[in-house]
Formats: sequence, C-alpha cells, structure tokens
Amino acid sequence: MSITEERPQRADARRNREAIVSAARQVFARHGREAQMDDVARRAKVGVGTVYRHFPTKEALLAGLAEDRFRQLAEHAQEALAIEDRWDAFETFLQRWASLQASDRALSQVLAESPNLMCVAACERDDLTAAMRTLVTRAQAAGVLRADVRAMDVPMIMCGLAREGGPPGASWERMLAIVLDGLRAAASNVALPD
Amino acid sequence: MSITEERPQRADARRNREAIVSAARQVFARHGREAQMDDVARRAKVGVGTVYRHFPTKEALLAGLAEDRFRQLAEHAQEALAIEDRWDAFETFLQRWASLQASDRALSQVLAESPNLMCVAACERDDLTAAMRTLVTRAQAAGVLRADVRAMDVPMIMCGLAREGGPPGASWERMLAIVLDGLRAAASNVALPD
DNA sequence: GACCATACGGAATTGACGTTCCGCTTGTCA
DNA sequence: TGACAAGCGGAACGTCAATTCCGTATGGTC
Repeated sequence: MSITEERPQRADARRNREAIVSAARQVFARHGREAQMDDVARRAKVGVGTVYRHFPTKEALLAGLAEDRFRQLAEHAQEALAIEDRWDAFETFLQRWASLQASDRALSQVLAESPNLMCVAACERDDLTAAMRTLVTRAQAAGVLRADVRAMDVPMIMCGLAREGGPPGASWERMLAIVLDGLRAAASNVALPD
Repeated sequence: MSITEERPQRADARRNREAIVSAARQVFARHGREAQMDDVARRAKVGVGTVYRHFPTKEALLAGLAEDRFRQLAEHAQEALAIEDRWDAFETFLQRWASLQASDRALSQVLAESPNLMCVAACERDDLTAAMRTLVTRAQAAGVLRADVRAMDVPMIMCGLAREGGPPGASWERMLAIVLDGLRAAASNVALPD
C-alpha cells in the first residue's frame, strides 16, 4: 500500500497545481459545477492539458475540492465541541456550515443534488460524523435540543439551506433562524414523523 | 393584441400535443430537467420533430409544465383559505406544496436551482401571491404564526424542502415538521434577522 | 376521391464540453 | 552548459443532447 512513493515534483509543477486548485475553488464557487475546465485553466493561467495532468477528470477535481470542504466542516465541528454552552455549540456549528455553503455554490449544488453523497462523505470522515453525533446528544442531554432529532437529520437540514440567488430579501440567515427555532426543545413541539 | 387568432388545429395535432404534455410530465417528474427531448418523444410515441412543432424549445416545454404546477399551487392555496382554523390552513398549504414537490423532481430542481424563478412565477400568478399573503397574515392575526415571517419567506422555505434521494430515513416530512415548529409563534422564538 | 395545407418522423446538423495527443519548453542534475 | 526527463499549451477529437430540415403522410374540404 505504501507503493505510492512520493517522487519529488518539479517546482513549476507544484506551483501550477496550487494555481489550479485555487482557480478551481474560485470558479466552482462562483459558477457551480457547471463551470468549465477551460475556465479553470484560463483563471490558473495554464493550458487545459496541465489541468488534466494534475487531475485526471473534472470529477476528480471536484472531489478534491469537496474533500477540502468536508475537512473544513470537520474542523468547525471540532471547534464547536469546545464551546461550553451546549445549545451555543450546536448553533454555532450549523451557522458555520451554512455560511460555508453560502460562499460556495458548488458545495450547495453537490449537497442539494445528492444529499446522500453527503452520507458517503460523512462516512469517510467519521470524525465529522462523530462530532455531529456528540453535538446533538450533548445538546439533547442538556434539554435544549428537541429529543427527536437524529444526528443524520443535520446534514439533511443543511442541504435545504444556503440556496443561491433566492428572492430579494430571502437570506439563508432567516431560514436558518427559523429552523433553529424548530430544533429548540419546546413544549409546543409536534413529534417528528418516522 | 388579439391577433393571436386561434385557428382550429387538426385533430391529430391536438391529440399529439396532449400526449406530449402527458409524457413530458412523467419523464421530467421522474428524471428531472436532465431528461431528454428524445425520451419525451419516445414516451409520447411521436417523433422529436413533433415535440418541437408544439414547443419551440425544451425550455418552453418545461415552462409549460411549471405553469401547470403553479396553477395547482394556487388552487391548493385557495382551498386552504377555506379552512376554519388558521394554523391548520397555513400548515395544510405547506404540506400540499411539499408533497407536490416531492412528486415532481423537475419542480424541486427548478425551485432549488433558481428560487427567484419562483418569484417571477409568483408575480404572474398574483392569485397565488395574494392567497399566500392572506394565509400568513390571518395566521399571524390569530397569534399562531410568528409575527416576523413574511409571505415571501414561504416560497423560500419551500425551496429548501423535498430534496430527492436524501440519506436513508431523511424525509421531507421530518424537515417540514421541524420548520413548522420553527414557524409557530412561541415564547422561545429568536427574532429573525433582516 | 382528389387536393393541399397541416402535421409528422427521424436522420442530419450544430454547438458545447470533457478529454486526449503530441510537438515544444523548461527545470534539474552532472 | 548540455542532456533529458518532466511538464506544458492548446489544437483536435469524440460524445452527447438540443434543434433543424425536408421528404412523406394525413385530416379536412370540395
């Protein structure tokens, strides 16, 4: 398995790869997965061939970026875990997640189009899953989060947020605030189906 | 402007048009906007050319179907207006809307990808807009709906629902239940931003 | 039943993109 | 500084799906 020897790359190659990743981040964040490989290449000031030398397919490039995002998510979850107040911890995590999505159209699209990709990703990053689970159960134990939400409801909820280009005045902040109120433990809560 | 004289169509043309619309409904509902014109033609037992005789572009065909859906939405809103209990009226409308979306992948996609198309559509159907507004203000007057939601939050909310192919056990019903609890007037509500 | 405008079918065209290929360039190392 | 592998650019290619075109078929009308 350790046959994947890291042969030293040429300096320009390393530089280009970085430029490509950075360009891809921008382009896909702005235009979503519709963005074209040529756009990425142009922004990176590189030929398309070079992009393909570093990432065998568009899918691979997107996957690389997605992986980054999930890593970030996992970090945010970790940080939230350190927050004393349990509701606050939970809320902060959702807030960060939402704002991450709001800033990256490709991410929202991926999540919106196939939320179960989220599941796959989550499985591969069990640090993320574990952290979410802890955030949820802790908040529930403290009686601040309704008892009938499940950790895996969280990704589902987030999929529905941060839709780009909504009607004027429609912001994910409002939507999130509503959802958070729905998640808070309250006497008026109606039991969730299923 | 009344130059749009309705010349009587040939019988087979009328029959075909109907077949095309019906086929399109099925195909787009199942496969979303990715579905191909050839699929529509095949299911309608008609050549592609015929599809294009009736609808100049794929976009036009989709728009026709969307219009239908919005008409249905408006009807549902009308019916909800007749419900005595004001919370019930509001909830019923959202429920129907969500289930409509759940049954039509193309509809969800359209709403998810460009919620502001929703706005345009809503403007053209001011019966829908008006009904939504009434449902909201009535429920607020009765003190059962939080006072800081706006009528136009409703479409935004619905855009986030009915995502197809979610993680196992993730249903729009759960999501809707959470949102509804968040919309209910309650002492624990945190004021919405904006 | 003959005529012809209307309508049809589906092969061909077009355009958009992802991906490949190959001759040229440039780091790296002796 | 010269050799050469690693890396590059971007034109060319292949595919896939929307759209067009045109020869043929058919409903309506006399």
